[in-house]
Amino acid sequence: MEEKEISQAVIGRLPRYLRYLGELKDEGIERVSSQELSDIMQATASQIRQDLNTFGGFGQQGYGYNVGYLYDEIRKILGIDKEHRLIIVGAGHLGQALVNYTNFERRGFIFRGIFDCNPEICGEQIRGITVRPMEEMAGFIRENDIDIAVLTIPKTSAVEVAKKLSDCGIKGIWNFAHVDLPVPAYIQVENVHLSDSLMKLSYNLSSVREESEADRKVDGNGQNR
Amino acid sequence: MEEKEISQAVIGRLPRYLRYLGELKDEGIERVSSQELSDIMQATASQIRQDLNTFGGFGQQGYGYNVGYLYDEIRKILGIDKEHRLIIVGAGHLGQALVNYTNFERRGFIFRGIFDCNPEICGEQIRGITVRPMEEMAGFIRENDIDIAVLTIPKTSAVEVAKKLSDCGIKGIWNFAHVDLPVPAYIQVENVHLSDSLMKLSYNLSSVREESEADRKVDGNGQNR
DNA sequence: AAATTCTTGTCAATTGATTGACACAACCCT
DNA sequence: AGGGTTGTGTCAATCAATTGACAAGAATTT
Repeated sequence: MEEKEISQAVIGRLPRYLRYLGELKDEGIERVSSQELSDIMQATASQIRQDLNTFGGFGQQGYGYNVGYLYDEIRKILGIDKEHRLIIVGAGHLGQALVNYTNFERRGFIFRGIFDCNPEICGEQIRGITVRPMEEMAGFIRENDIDIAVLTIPKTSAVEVAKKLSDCGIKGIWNFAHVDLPVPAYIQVENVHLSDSLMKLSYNLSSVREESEADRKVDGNGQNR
Repeated sequence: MEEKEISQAVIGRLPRYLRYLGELKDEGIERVSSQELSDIMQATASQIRQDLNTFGGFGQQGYGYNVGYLYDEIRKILGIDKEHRLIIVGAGHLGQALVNYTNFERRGFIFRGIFDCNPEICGEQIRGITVRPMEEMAGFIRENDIDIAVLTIPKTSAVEVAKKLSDCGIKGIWNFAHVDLPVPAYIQVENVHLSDSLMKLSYNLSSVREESEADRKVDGNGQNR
């Protein structure tokens, strides 16, 4: 399918390009040059051109990039032009919060089922979706052609559940549990380790340099450096 | 304070080291070599030594690293040996989920206040913490010596609130809103862009190579590559 | 229609991160 | 106490990512 391996660094920037392109589109702007994008996004124009060119020549010399076209192409590259079917495993606070966050659905990530090991909450509805017992999970995944399982369970049971998930043919796991999941390499795992993120913030707080205290200038950019 | 800039790549790995060291500690293991750590963590021994050595010589030749000592030192480096005081801005599902997630408190991140612009839910209690109106936020931050604000509000109001926060002397922002925050460089921002993460997963799903389908071997590692 | 400007795609240079190799210090066993 | 072993700290080499530079194609102006 692919020729050369594309670095995760590039992939990681695509959603951000998509976000800014979406904003330009909403403003009715039809064309944009790498230089203009670079100004609003706080990235080098060279990097933008390099990144986009990894996937093909989307631009045109003397013109730049067509916003709408580029937007659609990046969506295709990311595979979000098609729907994804997800289940939540773990109906705790976080699991419920994710189900209630409608933006995912708008981007084509559809929650189809919710599973929990606590029999007391099984049968309850969250945003119209019934909470089911874990025993029904394997069958549900196969019958409903589920792509992605969202793991919002404590680390203690996460490894065991991940094993179960890989046995019944899940393709990807969005892992909020604070463990590394030992799954076969053909299953994609995307970790969201919230406490790791918070610790990084903590480090950066304590290591604020004097120099930066001195010349207090606006950065204009919010992403990780 | 610091001599040479330490790369975010290194910082990003420290929480993971800490996690594995904590597990070793719980198992009662007192010493570990970079080689042993490398085996369980799926990283090269060289990288582990290089990373740790960035902050000083924690190990000893012929012995390895003392698990407890190294654990404490990494905690100090990350600045999580001291308490941090946080507020949540945005008492929606996600904000509530974070408040209810007790693991943060166990690591020294203490939620002190919750703020929301919706007057209807102001006055309510979430895990013993009263939801207050946004007008009280600036005063509260100063009076309670708040370090970190957690932004769990829609992107539409995030930039405005971030401005407010930087005006009243917040040091760090843990940003769950889907925008880049234009704050002064001396304010640390750590972004958790959930939909970006989900899009990365989507990409990796669609780009699974045939080769990896072929030789289905266990990776043993769950983190991003 | 020619001249000028714009702006990509791409190659080369640089910068940064990871891995490998090894000298030497500390440990452990006899 | 001495010799073999272990395993760090560190330097060098490799590998990867980012930035800079520019030729050439397309658009726009005159």
